[in-house]
Amino acid sequence: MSNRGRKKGSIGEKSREQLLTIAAAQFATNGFYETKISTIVKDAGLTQPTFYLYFKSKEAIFKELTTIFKNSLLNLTEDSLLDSGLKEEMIKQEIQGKVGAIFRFFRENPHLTKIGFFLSEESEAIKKMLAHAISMNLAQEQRDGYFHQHLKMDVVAEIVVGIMERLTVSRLFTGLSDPEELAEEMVELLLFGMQVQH
Amino acid sequence: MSNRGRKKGSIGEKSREQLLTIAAAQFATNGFYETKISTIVKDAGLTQPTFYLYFKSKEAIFKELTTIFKNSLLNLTEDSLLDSGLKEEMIKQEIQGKVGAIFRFFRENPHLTKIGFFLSEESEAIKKMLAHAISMNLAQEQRDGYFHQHLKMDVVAEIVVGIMERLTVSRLFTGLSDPEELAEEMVELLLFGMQVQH
Amino acid sequence: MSNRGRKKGSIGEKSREQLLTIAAAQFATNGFYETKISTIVKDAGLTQPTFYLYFKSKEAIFKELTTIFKNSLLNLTEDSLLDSGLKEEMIKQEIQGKVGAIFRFFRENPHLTKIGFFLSEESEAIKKMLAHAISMNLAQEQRDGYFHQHLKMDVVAEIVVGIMERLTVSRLFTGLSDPEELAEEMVELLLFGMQVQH
Amino acid sequence: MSNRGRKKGSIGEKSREQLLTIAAAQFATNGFYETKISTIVKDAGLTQPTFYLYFKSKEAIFKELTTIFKNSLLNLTEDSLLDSGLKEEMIKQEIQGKVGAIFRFFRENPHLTKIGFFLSEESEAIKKMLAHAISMNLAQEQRDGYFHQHLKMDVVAEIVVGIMERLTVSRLFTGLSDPEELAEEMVELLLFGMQVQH
DNA sequence: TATGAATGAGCGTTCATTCAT
DNA sequence: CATGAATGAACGCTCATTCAT
Repeated sequence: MSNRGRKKGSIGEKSREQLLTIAAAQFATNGFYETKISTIVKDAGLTQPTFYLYFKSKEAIFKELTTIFKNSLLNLTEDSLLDSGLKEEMIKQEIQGKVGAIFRFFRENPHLTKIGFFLSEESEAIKKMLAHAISMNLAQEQRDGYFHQHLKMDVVAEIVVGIMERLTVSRLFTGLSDPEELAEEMVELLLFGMQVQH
Repeated sequence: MSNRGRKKGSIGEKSREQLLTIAAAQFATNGFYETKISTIVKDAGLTQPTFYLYFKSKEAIFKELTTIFKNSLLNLTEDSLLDSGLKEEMIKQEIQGKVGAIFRFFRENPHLTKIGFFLSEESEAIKKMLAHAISMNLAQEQRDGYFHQHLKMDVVAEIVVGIMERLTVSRLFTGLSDPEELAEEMVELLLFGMQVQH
Repeated sequence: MSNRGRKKGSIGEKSREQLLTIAAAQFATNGFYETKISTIVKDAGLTQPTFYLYFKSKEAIFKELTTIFKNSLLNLTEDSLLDSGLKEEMIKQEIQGKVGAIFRFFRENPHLTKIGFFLSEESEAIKKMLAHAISMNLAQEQRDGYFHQHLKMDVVAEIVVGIMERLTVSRLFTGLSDPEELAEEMVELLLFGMQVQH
Repeated sequence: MSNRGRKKGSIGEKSREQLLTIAAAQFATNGFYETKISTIVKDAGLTQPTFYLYFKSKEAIFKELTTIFKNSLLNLTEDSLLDSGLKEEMIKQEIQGKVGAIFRFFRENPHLTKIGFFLSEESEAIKKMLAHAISMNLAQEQRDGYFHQHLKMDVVAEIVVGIMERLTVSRLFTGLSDPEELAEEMVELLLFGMQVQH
């Protein structure tokens, strides 16, 4: 992506990576507008023109970070259809595993997540993308008879995404819960509901 | 809030209200930084110095809008504890009603909602506040035996907020669903879960 | 032209005129690129943002100056067709008068002339425009039998413009000749030629 | 000129020539300021530091191109005094030949001509130089009785230069006329004038 | 003979805010 | 209650030029 033929390990590539990392941190912490190119390069021990050696503009580096996040998330959600014919007890485990993987990715990449999931103008589109992948999965399982027929899986998928984004901010990034806990609590609730059945 | 002795209905008060309304629309549409004082006053048929007659700064008017949203939401969630001793079948109705009321408020105040729930630096605090109110309610009902004992109600409350924010953006503001539908789908899912019980 | 409703004589209009005048001088002296907004406003006793109160950009003020020159020149060349049926001896007087008027305009507006005739990207178009007006005139007189039939008047018109631009720079702006002299020398040569006829 | 001992045909000399040619094209097309060193070297398949191996600065290469033009033009106008004692009919042929040679040179070197005759800060001086050479010639012929005594040959020389520069831009570079046509039209007009003599 | 990497110096432009009236 | 006019303080970006290899 606009690598201009530089090789991995070259000093230029190092500067570029550094700028990306520092920019991610600053964008995540201060937002797009309060992040200044001057601060990014200062943190990298470089000067302003050098920034423009590697990125076309402030918008461009932000967009590149967004794209990195989007692609990583895409990789995580690909090939994730459940096998048909699972035993009922296994469904929870399966779903929980996938949800946990996403939470883990978020915790390991908090800056990218903040950018791609919350700050970018593409955030809505990215969430839509995630919701769509989830929706495909759930619909299959619904056809397989695991889930109630009356549920609208596109809405349920949005609900799932909403839960994940909120828990990520309020419990994951704060360190109050870890990915596995959150996955378990969330899936438990979604599968079996809150209400005691008499 | 900083009304400086102006009377309702006075011409100054009209300008002030106008500025608030126009600013809300612009902030909601373009975000804080892409909203320019120059544009707000132009839309209001006023000049820039006039703006500073009514508001201390750009931050101040934004904060005022945030506060309006927060207080309205606070009013909605006050006095909302469920009565103990409800019949099981009524719980769903009760909760659905409250959730529906919030969705209705969001739909009727989309600009304020965008600002207070999504754009403001206070947004997190406001969601925390809402989650807390919900948590109080749910905990009471849990103590009353309606909900499973193993559920951590603070986490559940965050989940509820997460669902509401996502559905608001993806289905309510887009016109795909109306408040009652959303309330029903969401509460149904939360109370009874997705999985068919054999 | 982007006057924003300011009235003549208002203080804002004064600032605007001042900026135009100073900018014209600087552009004429240093060219477009070596002219700095910072210098223009300093000369006007103003600050940089003020410049943008009156002009959209550096390009815009330059273009405005070009347009002023073009329109003035257009006014000079309008309604300038010679009357048919002039006595032969009068033709020289007539043409000389018109040429002299243009030289006078150039001498009185050296900065604008430098910009519109030499520095602007529109300069070629402006000269074309002038050449066209001249060509129309000469062609008429040719039809009236005053000028040799074999002359291509579009080429002759370009020749006339070339003479004027060069004499303007080398003799008019240097003070070596005055408009009337130049007009006389130029017209004399063009009408009767250099060569002694035996 | 600053050849630093490089031999013709050496690889360095090839790069240098290439840079000169490409720079000439870009300067002629885009002007001095809109021509970027980065673009020149990219077109030459080289890098920026290499440029400074051959030229001290952007100004330096531009000046070198100007000088090349000036010297070529100088060669053209040297030893060009007309012989005294020409037959009247031959004068036109002689002058036309010289003027045609200059037009031919301009057409064959359009980039250099644009630079040296129109873009360079030396352009005025170069035109002055050309005008002077022409003036010398004309004065001699005037003394020989070929031209009217009342003509000021320094002014006439400027007129000749003005005609040439305008026709070069408007008719030669556009392909509307060729050097011989232009020379003929121009000299015919200058020698015999426009007006029909009754 | 060449380049990968970097920078000094500067410029146009924007915008929230204020002063004087 | 309102405005015409102005500005302080930045910020993104560009480009010719150079250092080290």
